[in-house]
Amino acid sequence: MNPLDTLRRQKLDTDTPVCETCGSRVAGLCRPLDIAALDEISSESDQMSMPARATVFREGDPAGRVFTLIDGTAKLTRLLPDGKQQVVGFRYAGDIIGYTTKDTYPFDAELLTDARLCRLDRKNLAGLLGRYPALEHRLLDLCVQELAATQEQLVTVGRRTAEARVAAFLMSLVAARRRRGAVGRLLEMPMTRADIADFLGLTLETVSRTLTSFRRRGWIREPAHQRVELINLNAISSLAEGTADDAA
Amino acid sequence: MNPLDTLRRQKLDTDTPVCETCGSRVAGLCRPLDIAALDEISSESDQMSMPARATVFREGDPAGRVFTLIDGTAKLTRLLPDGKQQVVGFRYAGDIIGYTTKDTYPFDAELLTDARLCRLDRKNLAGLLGRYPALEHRLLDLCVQELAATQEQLVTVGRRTAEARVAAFLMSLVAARRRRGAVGRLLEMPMTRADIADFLGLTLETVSRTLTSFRRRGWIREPAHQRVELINLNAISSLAEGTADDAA
DNA sequence: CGGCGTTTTGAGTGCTTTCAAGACCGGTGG
DNA sequence: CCACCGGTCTTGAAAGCACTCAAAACGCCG
Repeated sequence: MNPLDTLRRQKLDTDTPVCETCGSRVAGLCRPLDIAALDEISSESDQMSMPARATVFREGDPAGRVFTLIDGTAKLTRLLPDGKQQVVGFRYAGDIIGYTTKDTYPFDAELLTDARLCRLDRKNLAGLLGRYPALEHRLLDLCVQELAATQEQLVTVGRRTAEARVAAFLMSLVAARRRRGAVGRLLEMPMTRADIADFLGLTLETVSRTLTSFRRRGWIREPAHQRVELINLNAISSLAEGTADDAA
Repeated sequence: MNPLDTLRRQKLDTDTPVCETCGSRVAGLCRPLDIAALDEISSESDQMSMPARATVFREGDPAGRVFTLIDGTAKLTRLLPDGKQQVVGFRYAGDIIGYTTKDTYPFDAELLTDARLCRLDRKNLAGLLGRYPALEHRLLDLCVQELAATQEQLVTVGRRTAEARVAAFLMSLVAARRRRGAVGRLLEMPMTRADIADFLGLTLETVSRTLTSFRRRGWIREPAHQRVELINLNAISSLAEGTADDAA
């Protein structure tokens, strides 16, 4: 992780006022707001807890609310007519879920773990957007980032082998964890093989076989349920990049 | 096409002032601007022509400019280390190309046809964004749309058979042409089999075979180079949706 | 301990790719 | 006018990678 980022994060934590709804970590929507705005957003939003497997909202529901994931992991999915599902992304603590300019949500959001969410009504958000232009800029920035990530995923799904896709997925877990400020090789992985498969455009059997193969090569370990340790990060990384060096 | 849309379009064409750089059609960035803003944007932007196969910008180039495609078609691609390319999208007349909140462009933009572009310096855009908040909202809206389209593409590439992907691509051509206000079954298709393949995560041979197969079934015709006529739109549509009814 | 969901593993199939060659088309120059 | 050329498209045959179907192992929880 870029040391500058760590510094900036710490600076934020001490200098910036705290969104009372979201709790101590200033993330999600609140990041660019000043004290007045935070007061306002705190009074208009509220916190909720939901259990694993709960559905936050469904594709097609009226998009009346925006959520910030305070804690936990969610998957975003689109359903196909034939019953298959495509996972379009995973969301982690600090991420915003369900913001759209349309009238309805474009995908399902389902929790993979118990989670806490910060909930804000769309009309309140609209008011805030009018009063705090920085917020709109923040949303645009997030949207651009999300677009880049989805395009990246498109490349992964469209042009890479099963092994490269799974490797890329593991690297994306590392990246997501870094964004949350943690480092190290031991990762939470709350998604099932089926979830991963639906994300990567593979079958769950292929994902299982590939992870087993990584394990046999000594690249990863799974010390507990829903935990992975990346032992040979180089090998995984170069496989993900397409630089198939078979790095020892 | 929704008749309401047509109405709204016509209303726009008569009521809205014209961006002098972009020409008579009010599209791209200019749509939400008032007369003062249009004056400003006209004086700060300029029009350029480029031939087919020209590169507008490359992935990694400093993102110093934003373009509106006045005329013509472009493809946006990301290059993989192994030399393969993934087409992340096509852009048509009226679309914006190259807007990002990052410092560098996230993909290559290459013209498929001779084209005219409206060019605007990023710093000028930043100024406009400050003065005209509606513009930022417009950009956000475009970004959300683009994100939805990319997720749609992810579903197509990740979970569908070759035939369904090609069918979905043909339907996307129809949709794109509708956005530009035209209707009918005869479409421009300026992309090569290889371009289509790189968009759909297939090989050019598979795309060719699939189109040939559609032709033999009487679903499409190709009356001229880079033109397709969709004869059995129902069949193509339901194949694209996954509703494989084999509709006669 | 039994039950259920998840994961692993195996065997066989099939869709798409790969490799290869020929056809087609438009443009160019003799 | 026509032959040639390069690029694009089509078609064929064979191979491969991931899928499908199937069953057993595992691990969690009541």
